[in-house]
Amino acid sequence: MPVGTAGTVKAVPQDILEDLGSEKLGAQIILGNTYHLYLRPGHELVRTLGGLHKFMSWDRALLTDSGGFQVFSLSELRKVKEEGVSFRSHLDGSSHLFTPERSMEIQIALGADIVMAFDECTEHPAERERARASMEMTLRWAKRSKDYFEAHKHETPWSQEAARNPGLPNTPALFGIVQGGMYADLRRESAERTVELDFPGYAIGGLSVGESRAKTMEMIAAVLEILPKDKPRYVMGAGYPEEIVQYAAMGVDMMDCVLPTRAARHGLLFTSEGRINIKNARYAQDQGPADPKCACRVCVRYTRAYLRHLFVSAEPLAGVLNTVHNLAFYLDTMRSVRHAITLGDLSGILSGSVSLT
RNA sequence: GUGGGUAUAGUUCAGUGGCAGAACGCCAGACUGUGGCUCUGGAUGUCGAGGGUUCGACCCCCUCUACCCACC
Repeated sequence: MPVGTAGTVKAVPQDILEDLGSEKLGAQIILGNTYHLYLRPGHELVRTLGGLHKFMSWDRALLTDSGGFQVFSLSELRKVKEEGVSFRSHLDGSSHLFTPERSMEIQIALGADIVMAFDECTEHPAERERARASMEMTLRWAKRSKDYFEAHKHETPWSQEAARNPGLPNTPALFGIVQGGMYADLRRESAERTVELDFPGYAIGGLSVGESRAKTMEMIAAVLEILPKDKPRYVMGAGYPEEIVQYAAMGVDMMDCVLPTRAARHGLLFTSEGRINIKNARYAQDQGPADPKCACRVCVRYTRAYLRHLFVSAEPLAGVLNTVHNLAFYLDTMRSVRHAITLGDLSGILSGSVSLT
């Protein structure tokens, strides 16, 4: 899932998102962000304008993050209490309070298809007791999120219209989030107790926050033993191309990451030959495509030399083309994974003997 | 022609009689539920040329050269 924090997957127009990758299937779902859209332009304004889908002209699926991660990443500006999180806006310093109820209200107003429970992303490293306390609060917040959500889930900007079509859902889905720091038993307990609350999908949060890759895998494996296989299982914030393939092979269904988009704007391209830094002088006269095995709209049309020139010149098109390629590479990677799953054999992709594109 | 000024990193410029500096550029690296085209690191010098003073000169003195400004 490409990340589109502020109502846009940075640098990429929606019509290109819909037509991305070698088979032109495009992105099926993107993320939006509660914290950012609440601060600007404001969730009530978005509701007034018909909801986030209509506002940004995106009629495929939308998932909104609950604001829990921003509470973590903007830590200098926040204060966590049982009721919720008070924080100061990074835009103008104004004071705000996020509670599970408030997060649900905002996500419903935005009109997301998948709403995330309001959680606390435990910092790393965290002592065991700290991780447990944080996990317990996330569980209490999950219950409050669900209670508010169930009472208000028909209040999205699109619920009324959707109700006229019996073939489609007329409410969003609320996903619970597993926490527990880097302690496998806490993770398992968090998963069990989150499943008891009965959500239609489950996320594993608080990973890729500085721990080793082996530790990340250990936590995911522990949690996947508990989470029901017939519900979507979502690892939040992952990852590098090799990572998401591994997680998918372990049984993870959904992932999101800013890496393909942010790294693209910083000149880093993901290719079948590994990562390349397009600003490197060695590409100044390179007439080949960013990735010789990629059939995306950027690779069929532009040379590395041109992409480097655009980047070095700080042309806005550099960020656009780099992002389009990186997202196409990620989507093609996952397309290969789905294809391999259909064939019943992921070993080729995992061993690297089959091209990820 | 006369008077004044300038000359230091690729560029624009600081600088002090005692280890040669900044910014930008250049070269690389980083980026994991996105505040921030961001962050981190590295390389680079006949201090215009020649002579003098001094223990020691990029710095003070003299000459030359180049460029800039004003005036004729």
